[in-house]
Amino acid sequence: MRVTRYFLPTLKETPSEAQIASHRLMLRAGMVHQEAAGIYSWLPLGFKVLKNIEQIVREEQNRAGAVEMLMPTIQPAELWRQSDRYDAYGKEMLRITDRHKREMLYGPTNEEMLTAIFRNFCKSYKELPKLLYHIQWKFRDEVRPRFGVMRGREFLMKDCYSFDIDERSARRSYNRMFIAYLNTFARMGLQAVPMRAETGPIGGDLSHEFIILAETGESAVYCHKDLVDMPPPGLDMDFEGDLQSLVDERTALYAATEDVHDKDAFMAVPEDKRLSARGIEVGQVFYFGTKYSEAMRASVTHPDGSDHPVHMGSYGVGVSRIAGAIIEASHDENGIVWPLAVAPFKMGIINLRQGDEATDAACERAHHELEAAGLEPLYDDSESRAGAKFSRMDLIGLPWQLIIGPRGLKEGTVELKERASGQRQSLSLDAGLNLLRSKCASSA
RNA sequence: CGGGGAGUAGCGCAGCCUGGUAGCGCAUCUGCUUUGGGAGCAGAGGGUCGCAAGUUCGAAUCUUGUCUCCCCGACCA
Repeated sequence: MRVTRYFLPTLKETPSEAQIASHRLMLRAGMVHQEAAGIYSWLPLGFKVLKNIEQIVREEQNRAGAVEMLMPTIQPAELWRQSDRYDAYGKEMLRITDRHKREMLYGPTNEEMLTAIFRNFCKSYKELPKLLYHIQWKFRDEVRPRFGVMRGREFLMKDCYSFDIDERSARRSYNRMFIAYLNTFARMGLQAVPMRAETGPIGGDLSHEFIILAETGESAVYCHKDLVDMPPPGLDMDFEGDLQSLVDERTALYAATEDVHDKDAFMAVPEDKRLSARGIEVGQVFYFGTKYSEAMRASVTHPDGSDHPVHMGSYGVGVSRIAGAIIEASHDENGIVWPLAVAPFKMGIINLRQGDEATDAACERAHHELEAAGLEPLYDDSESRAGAKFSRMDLIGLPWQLIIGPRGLKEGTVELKERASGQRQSLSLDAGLNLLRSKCASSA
């Protein structure tokens, strides 16, 4: 992609409304544009990141055995009356009346809707277990949206719902999601720590939040340091097998969010292992039993002929929020530092002297060959000065920069810069292209 | 929802107290010179000062109302 063809409205100065790093950088890098408090347009660069995150989430959901579908953003109020949450949800629910004066709402979550779908089609224990998810925009009319996309009112969320015959089976579904989440966040370059969490308005008795440690995190968290370094379970996991021991490993050590923090238990952690920090929640898993299935009469017939409400859980990942969370966890004074897996482009090509015949030719070749290799370079072919190009490329945080100018070409070299470390090396164009091909080839 | 702050050019801001035909930096456009970390010079375009009433000969400026945005807290993916 050529910069001159792309839409990349970067800003030199930070709009005054942005306070935290991720919000400032997303605005400056031309990723998003605010339309109203907590509501954003995703400009091309931000949209690419969002899609990359979404795709990783999707792949790991599928790997864990969940099945994708899509439910609407607008829901009828009637559904929510059945679970008794229509009034309970309060002003955070955006209520809408259609032309026939029917009460509707912009969905803040989908427990009711999917429970209703399930009960409509599934009547027997033979249909169980089921794991269904979708990735859809939600709306919660927060009193005070802030931190850019990290706490927006409209947000993209993956929500998965499990249906099982009993609690024992439901816990297996819970474990699947638990493990899938660790892999999901690891693939995005995030170290997410599962922490015991309050179950909130959804109810239930078993819940973990997946937390990214960051100074600007919205809540205080407390955990055993060893959890932070624990490697992800790995993509070759057998999700049909018993995952309990893996989950136990990750839940044995102390880890809790503010709301459920137990000071005594925390003090029992050896002092040099106590970590008290701030965190950003990027996912949460719940088991809530028969809360909705009972209220909404979603039952299945068991082998003995009796009917019982299904046991359910729900599992959310804040897809749009993660874009901000990754930046919080990965930036420096010059801008964003994208992990390769979610980067909007894996590399940038900087033409230091637009109009110089040899430089243009080398850039064109690099652009063409990298595109042919399926690596999606962003080629800065603009007329900007070198300094402006460097700054902009650093700002948008592409993992690699291939820097090509007349000075180097005279010596037969180009420069390859790694954004994260800042390390540069001079090498021939061919060597540079080969190195990029090997570094970026597999994004999985 | 309690407390605070702000709306003036695409972005960042000054002007407001003490009313008199709107300004600075960046960005944009033109030309020339530059060209390896956000260039220099010269010129140009762009704003019914959030909106609505009111006071006044005259309102960005004073008064009232209203909308929006931001910050702290409470609440939340």
